[in-house]
Amino acid sequence: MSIGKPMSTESSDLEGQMKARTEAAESLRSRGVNPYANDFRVTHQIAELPVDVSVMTGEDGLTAESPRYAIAGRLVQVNEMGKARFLFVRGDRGEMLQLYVKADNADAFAAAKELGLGDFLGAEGPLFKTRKEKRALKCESLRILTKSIRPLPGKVLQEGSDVTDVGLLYRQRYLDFIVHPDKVEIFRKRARIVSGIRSFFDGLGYVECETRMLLSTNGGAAARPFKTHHNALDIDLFLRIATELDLKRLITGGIDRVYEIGRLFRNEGMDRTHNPEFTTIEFYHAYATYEDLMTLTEQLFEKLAVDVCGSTEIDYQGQAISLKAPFRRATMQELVGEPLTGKALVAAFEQRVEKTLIQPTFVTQHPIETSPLARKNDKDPRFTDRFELFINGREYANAFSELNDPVDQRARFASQVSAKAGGDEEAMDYDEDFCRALEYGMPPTAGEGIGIDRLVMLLTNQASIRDVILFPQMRPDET
RNA sequence: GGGCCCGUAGCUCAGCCGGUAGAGCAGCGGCCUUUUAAGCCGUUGGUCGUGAGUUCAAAUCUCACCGGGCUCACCA
Repeated sequence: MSIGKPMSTESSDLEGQMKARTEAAESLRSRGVNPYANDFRVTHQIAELPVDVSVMTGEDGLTAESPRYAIAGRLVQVNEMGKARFLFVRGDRGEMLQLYVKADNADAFAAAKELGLGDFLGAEGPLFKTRKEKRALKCESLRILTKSIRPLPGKVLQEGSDVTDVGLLYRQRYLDFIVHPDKVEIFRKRARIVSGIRSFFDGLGYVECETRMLLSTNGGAAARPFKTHHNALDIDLFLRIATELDLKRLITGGIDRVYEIGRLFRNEGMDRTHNPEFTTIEFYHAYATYEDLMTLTEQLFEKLAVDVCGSTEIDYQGQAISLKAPFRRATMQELVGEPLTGKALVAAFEQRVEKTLIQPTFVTQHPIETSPLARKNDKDPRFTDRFELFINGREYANAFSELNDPVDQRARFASQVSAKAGGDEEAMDYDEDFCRALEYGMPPTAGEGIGIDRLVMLLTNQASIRDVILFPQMRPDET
């Protein structure tokens, strides 16, 4: 654990508030109350408590037989009433419980008076219905569980005083979650999406594999890598920009269906849809073609949309998107509408067509010049058996029938190397071992990569990749 | 990298045709034994992102820089 900044670097108001809270903690300690106790046992999470107020009695109706509940959570609001007070406690999913404490219970009331907003507390007692027909837990006991030394920004519950400093919220995600408990739901959905993907492929007999992140050659995609250094071997290494080549080594080794869900690192620009580290799934299927993968992709997207959104018909930032299969399929040349080839075709596609592909569209038959790992089309060797899936003008998946001809692969690598020598910083290195693997023979295979962060954005209706990555890359905080 | 916008109290903001700072909430001190994300009274807290310039005087005008956002470009 690192050493915190001394409080003297804070402004005087914050420093004053923190000093008061620190002294409050010390005061508790001096009276034998541990402000960081961990011996309180909850019987219920707040989300598990009964919610039907109509069957609850008023406070006067409570008896010794009324069920008791022991709950814990963070104090976010206090309504003081003189000799009584209501404490609003928030649980794991942002759900709230009101606690009612009266001066009659001297111990609990004294404990309540010493609590500050942001403190964690534990309380025990029965539920009742207030005069305003609201659920409340009458505290028979109440104690602090954790003292919060640093004040929460503003008043968590007050409308119109929302924290809007997005830099602060991304750097201090915990604070974001405290202030915006609904944002946690995005990440719960993300977890469902990832486990949904995993179960989809597991169910089809794929083997989940974990390949290297540190590599001595850069390849598998067109991107600039992060470099690092291994001291014991005294060699420079790259962080992987793709999982492709290692997964195809596994196909060569005889694992006919493999996938990897994992982090990739690309040393490039950042914007609404790019973060230097991001998550993909790549999967490889022996004896399949890129056309098989289009069908598979449709099934996956449909399943995830239904699981997470409840329907294949979703809204993304005001745009209605239908993830109902089948998706449109068209060759890049058809979409461009001109008999272009090579990089000119790709340039025309990116310039004129890409942004217009709102509904899911498989764009097939990419030129060989931009597809160094894809299999040539049998009828027209200027193109590859490849597709990219576009939705809302963005790329979601990239797939192809894999190039498994070692002679062809060597020629493609050689072309990449000369491109790199000519200044293309995103060109791949010549991966000799990968060529060797192909020389032993890799079965005919199709493979695909899907950007999971963008998929999560789509299915959770988030505009920025930073809203689906827990700790997005930020310039270091200098404060 | 280009364009536009923003940076004032812990948080959200006002003040910006120049005269060295305000509000709400939070905090602190009081009052109130069923409140609604309470109410009432009082109160602490800011070298106004940093630096330079113009001026008798700068939060306010000018320039540079730093940080952030949006947008365009680049980018598989």
